[in-house]
Amino acid sequence: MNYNFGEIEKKHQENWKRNQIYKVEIDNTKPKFYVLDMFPYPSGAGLHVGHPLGYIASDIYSRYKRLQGYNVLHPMGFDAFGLPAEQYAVQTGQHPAITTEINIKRYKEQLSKIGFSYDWSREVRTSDPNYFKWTQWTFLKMFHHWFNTDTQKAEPIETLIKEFEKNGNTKINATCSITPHFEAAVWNGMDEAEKDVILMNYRLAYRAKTTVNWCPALGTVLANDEVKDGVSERGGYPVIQKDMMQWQLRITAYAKRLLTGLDNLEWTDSLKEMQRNWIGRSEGAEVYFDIKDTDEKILVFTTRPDTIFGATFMVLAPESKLVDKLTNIENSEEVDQYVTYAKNRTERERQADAQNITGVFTGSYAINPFTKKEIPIWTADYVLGGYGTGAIMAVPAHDSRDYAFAKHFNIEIIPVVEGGDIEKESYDAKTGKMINSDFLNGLDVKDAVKKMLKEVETRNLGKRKVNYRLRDAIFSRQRYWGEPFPIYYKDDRAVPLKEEELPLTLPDTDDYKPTETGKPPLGRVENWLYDGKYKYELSTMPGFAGSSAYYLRYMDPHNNKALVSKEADAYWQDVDLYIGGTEHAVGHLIYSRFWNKFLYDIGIVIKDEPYKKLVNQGMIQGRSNFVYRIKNTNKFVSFNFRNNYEFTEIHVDVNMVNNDILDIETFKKWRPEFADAEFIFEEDGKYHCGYAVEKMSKSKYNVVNPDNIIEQYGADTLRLYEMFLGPLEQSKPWDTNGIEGVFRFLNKFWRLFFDNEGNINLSEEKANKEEQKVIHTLIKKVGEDIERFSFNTTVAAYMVCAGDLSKLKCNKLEVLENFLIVLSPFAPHIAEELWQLSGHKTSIADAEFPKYNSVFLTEDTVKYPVAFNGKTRFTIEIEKDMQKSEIEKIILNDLRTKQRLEGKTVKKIIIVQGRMVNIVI
RNA sequence: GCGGAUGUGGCGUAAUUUGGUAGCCGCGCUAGACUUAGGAUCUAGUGCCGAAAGGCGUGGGGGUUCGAGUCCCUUCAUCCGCACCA
Repeated sequence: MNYNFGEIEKKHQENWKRNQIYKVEIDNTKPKFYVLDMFPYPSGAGLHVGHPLGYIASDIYSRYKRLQGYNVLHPMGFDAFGLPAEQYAVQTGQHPAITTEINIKRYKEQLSKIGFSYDWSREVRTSDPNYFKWTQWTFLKMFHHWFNTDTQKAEPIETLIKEFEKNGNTKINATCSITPHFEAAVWNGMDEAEKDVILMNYRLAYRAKTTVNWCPALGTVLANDEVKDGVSERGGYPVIQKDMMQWQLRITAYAKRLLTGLDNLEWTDSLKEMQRNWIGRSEGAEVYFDIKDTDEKILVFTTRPDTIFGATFMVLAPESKLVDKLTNIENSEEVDQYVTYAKNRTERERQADAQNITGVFTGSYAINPFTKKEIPIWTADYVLGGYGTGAIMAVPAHDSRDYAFAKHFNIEIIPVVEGGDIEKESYDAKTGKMINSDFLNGLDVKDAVKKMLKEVETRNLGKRKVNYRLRDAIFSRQRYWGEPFPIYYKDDRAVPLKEEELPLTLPDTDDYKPTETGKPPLGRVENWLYDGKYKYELSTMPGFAGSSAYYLRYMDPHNNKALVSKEADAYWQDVDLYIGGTEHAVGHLIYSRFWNKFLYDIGIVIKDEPYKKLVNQGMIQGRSNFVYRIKNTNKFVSFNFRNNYEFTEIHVDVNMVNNDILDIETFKKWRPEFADAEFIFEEDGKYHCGYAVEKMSKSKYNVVNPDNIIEQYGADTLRLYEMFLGPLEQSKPWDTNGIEGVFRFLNKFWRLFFDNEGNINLSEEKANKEEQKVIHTLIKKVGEDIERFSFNTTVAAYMVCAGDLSKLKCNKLEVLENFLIVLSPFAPHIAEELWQLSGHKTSIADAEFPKYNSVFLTEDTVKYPVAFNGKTRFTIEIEKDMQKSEIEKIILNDLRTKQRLEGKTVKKIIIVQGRMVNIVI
């Protein structure tokens, strides 16, 4: 019987499905293990060979854990809301729900062929009303909660109202938008609408006017993590800054916890570092600067309070509300022009133009609180409206940006720390002795900072402050294909739906474009009203809404009374292993942690952090092939001769190239213009292509579809080969040529079970010492390698073992059974087939991972490498227990040693027992 | 500029625990066997130089050590992330 992978794989995939082999339930007799993949957005293009890499790795780990006796939760679902489906709908008029359904079907087909151990009964889709009901529900919970900065915890809005009734907002320490102080009497005198406005400043989900990343081409607002290099991450369209009324999530309230929570996670350092940078904690002080001739003050944030004596001017961000107030009549035209100019610049222009120094003097002066000198107030776009207070005290001597600005506009530069040469450049380092700074003179920077902080507070000029770069998350998207907000408007007041009224589903429409007046697509829908009267919120939620708590829903996916039951949450708790791409390092992974912390605060989940261990799989790159057309001809020159000509490099489809040799006939048929192409071949008469490692993409003709690989070699070969390619975390190119190696291995493995006539042929005989050694070496290696996610070396170990066993002509059941079990996480189909052919009635998934016995691994003799001055020259086999002195004798008496030592004296002999020998001459 | 990672045969890579035989495994290549045929299968060889003896060899330079891919210093290259963050 031959290894008929097609038949075997189909059969077992059907069996597993029919017998619900991978369905899991809460089982208190077993320890739980939760393995999660980042669920995919089902795009129209389907899967290419790079997508399943992480899924295969997590599947191996899941199967391994199950063999070890864990109750493994390993679910899959779809991040089904999203922009591409909507853009496709705009073009074709097809409802996104329909195209999404089609794409999901295709994805599931492709995934099912790879033989994953998913419990599909737990599938979730973010676009399913039964799912997004709980997304909306959590949003409402956030709406009804505020963040108590003292307790670092979300609390119900009712506690806040009680406090306002009693004390106003003077005593409470809450994370909120800027709100003036008021006493209880003022609060109690407000009407409902006024109270609403105040409460909005405190809610964790709130609506406010803010400067947003507006992408005109997409017709929507984007979050910071959706903007890369000043253009939209999806599509690469320009993004500008715009003031808009938007729903937001007060994620900044959790900045501290999001930062400290990282410490105990088993994530890579680089990923944690990315999150730390994104949160961007910095310690310093907020200091007020008086302004000459008015009562206004400018509040600045600085990490270098020690340098205040060197502050010779101030800069306001162009967006700052103070700009208007502080601009003199004679400067107003120039300032207005500048502010308009700055506002209309795209993020990209601003970033690209960073060296180009611009700014305008407002005409006003601030008073340096320590030198009492008047210093000019400028506005310039190197100061960002969104960070700190949107205003800075500029210390040109010790900040390179301020320095460049001062030089450009000829502003005074006063050094206050010794060390640099301010004629040439600013001295930014935080070391040195203070000068020109009155009571700070002579102190080290560190001490000066401390002293100044104290001084600022005693003089009542400001206070210590920890500042975060993290912004509140903008939660509105002006799109159709997302979760509707459970909000309607009554006299312009946002009113939340009641929990019982959820889910609020999307109304139908046949036009998915924004309206002519710039309203979101939902604005087109007539009669979409609450209670027949009130308008709903027209924007929808962003992509990260649905993906923030999906891992929780898998624990209890069909529960229609709760996001997750207490019982399910208590059992499954958190994700033990999360595998996904690094592209979600700051987006999804930070929103999801925030979302989870909020649910923790309100008692829905028992774990403060959702993802205990996280592994980022590397990208599978494409391996492109090229042909070289000689300029102005239809003649193609082979790779090694190309430099004799002027040529154009042209991508060719990798599917018509084998080991870099071009299939001429297929190439000629590929495109009409190549039909009568001519070629300059190499000596071997073949056309050799060039190659390059690039991103896998259609336009580069280097996309490889897993379906084709499975068709040709089977899923087990695909799984093994993806792992064999290299370390999981590393990016590496896909090269189909190498796949033959693992395919040969599986065939060789198969033959271990059969005789020459193709009949199953297994021996009941007990294994001998050598056979035991071979299989136990494998058992040990596989366990250790899987634990440390070194799947590439595991595959190598399988190959070595199969080679050894076939040399030993070992067909003993005792040995091969163990091999089957340890191979089954990687190649479940062939393992299941041979498991059953060897007489088992139950699935190999229910087997037990064998334990290795170290007795079989120890040897009686050791092959000692004998080195001369550190260079190994020969090896010699010596009994393991032999004493050093005897080893020395044997080595020195060896002929090869004598040859080497001729005429030389031995200075020293180093013998490490059981390891090696080094002779120094 | 800051932060992180990575540099080993023609290619993908291995060398875990503790510094102890560098190149496991696979692709490719070479030769052979079988075959009507080979883009099938099997066997052997394959880091580089050299006929061999031997020498050299983990991006470069330096150091520690009996011994360094592994530790230290320095330098270069590539990739990723962040980037007027006060």
